[in-house]
Amino acid sequence: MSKYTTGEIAKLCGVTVRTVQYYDTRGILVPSELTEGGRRLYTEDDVKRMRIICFLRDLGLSIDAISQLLSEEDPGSVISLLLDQQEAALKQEIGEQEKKLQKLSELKAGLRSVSEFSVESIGDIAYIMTNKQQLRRIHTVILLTGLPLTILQWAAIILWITKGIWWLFLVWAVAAVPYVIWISRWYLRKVAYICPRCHQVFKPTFKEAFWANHTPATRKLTCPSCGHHGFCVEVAAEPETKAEAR
Amino acid sequence: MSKYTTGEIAKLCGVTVRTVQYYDTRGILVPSELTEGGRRLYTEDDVKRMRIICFLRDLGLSIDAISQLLSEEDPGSVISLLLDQQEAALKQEIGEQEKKLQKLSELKAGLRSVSEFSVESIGDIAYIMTNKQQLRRIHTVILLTGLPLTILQWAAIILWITKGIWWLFLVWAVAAVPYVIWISRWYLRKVAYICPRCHQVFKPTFKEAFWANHTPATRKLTCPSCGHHGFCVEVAAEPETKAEAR
DNA sequence: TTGCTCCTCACGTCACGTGAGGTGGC
DNA sequence: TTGCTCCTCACGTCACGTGAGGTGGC
Repeated sequence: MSKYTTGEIAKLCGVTVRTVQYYDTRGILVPSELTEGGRRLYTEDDVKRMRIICFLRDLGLSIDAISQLLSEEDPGSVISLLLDQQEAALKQEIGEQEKKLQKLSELKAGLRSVSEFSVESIGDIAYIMTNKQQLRRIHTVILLTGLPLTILQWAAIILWITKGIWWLFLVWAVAAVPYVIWISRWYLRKVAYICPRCHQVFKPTFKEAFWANHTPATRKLTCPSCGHHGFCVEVAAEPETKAEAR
Repeated sequence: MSKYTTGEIAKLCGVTVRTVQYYDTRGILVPSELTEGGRRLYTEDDVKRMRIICFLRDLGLSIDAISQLLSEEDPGSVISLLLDQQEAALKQEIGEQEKKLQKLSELKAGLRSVSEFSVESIGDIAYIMTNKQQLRRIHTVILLTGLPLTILQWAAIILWITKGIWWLFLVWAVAAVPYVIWISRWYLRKVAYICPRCHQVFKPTFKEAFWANHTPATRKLTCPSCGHHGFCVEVAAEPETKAEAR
């Protein structure tokens, strides 16, 4: 029966000599013989064992897990458990990687809309990203509370045109004005803005914000910290802490 | 302007004190002040920087990459490159993880069809898995070379039934016998079998294999190494090496 | 004064890679 | 004898975790 040296078994299994030596010290593949000069000699069975080790390793199993499996007196009882665990672990890792990918592309998209880049812009985008959920909730509230009035508006307009009933439109107008003021107050208390120059998060006065030019995601304001005037990205305001409320 | 201690900035950014200290030694977030007693003090700007560092870290960027980005005099020119690199790296990693998952479930499927499990069974399954491609190629050849004869067979049968032309069937029979013998010889030279008891890969004699009971993936043979008689899984044979050919 | 926080070493993690300096075996 | 392979330390990797032993600051 032919014997293999460290280098030979390494080449046969596609690993380095160092790996073979390491598996010896880890007790996972101990050579069945040593020469007088202290060189490791491996048998055909050792090669098979090495192939199994490499296969399991390539599945992502740790040396400890493989070692445990190989030294088990009844490996059949643990193998399924081990593989199921590894499968779950891999799936979780993939999930995390995909979350990172998602965040990465959000960041890239955010960076494309930044005119003059600085490291702080990353902070702004990160803040906007983590904040997105809350902001969406606020927008949903606006939409839902506005819905009855919008329906009333269209009903009133249609009735006025088709049947000449004009007083319903008056009712709508009378109801709409206080609603808009009330919802705007609520809305502007719930949101804040990021200054693109000094990256400060600030809350404008109601009057300034109410009349300011705006887009769905930004509003043209003056930053109270640095005095910069321009479009600022909207974010959900931090909930008032007890300390601030006092 | 208020200052933060190590523990405070750690809590604000959701990391451990150790992490803050580590980022100091790595030069990535150096405290802007030290007390006389040697305690680190961080400013509001340091907190922002820390948040940016944590955000980039959570994208999977290394401390070195973050450090390079933050110390760049023109970070805008490298950020896209860095993010693209990271995106590519993540995608590759995900691909590798999914390959592992694939192999894992193949292994699990293989194990389910093994009656008495031993560690060597893993070796057999690994061998079958890596071998699958070659075996498929061999099967494809069988199918393709067999196709003309199969078509001829059905044509002959149909002509015999519908038009009473029987001699075409005779032609088919005369052609089929040598073909089957030839293709069987070729096939059995191309494949080998794994003994489920001693896990040896062996080639049976043509005569034994030709008349043996078989399924699409196995054949009932006697192992020349251990004498075990039973169904053995079919694999593609190793191509004959020059040494063996001599 | 008493807790609590923070400080600096310094070792450990995981599966090897990478020399250094020496030696076996054809 | 000359290459080549193999041997054993022993440090390095990466981003911290985890004590140990000591001290600052309220």
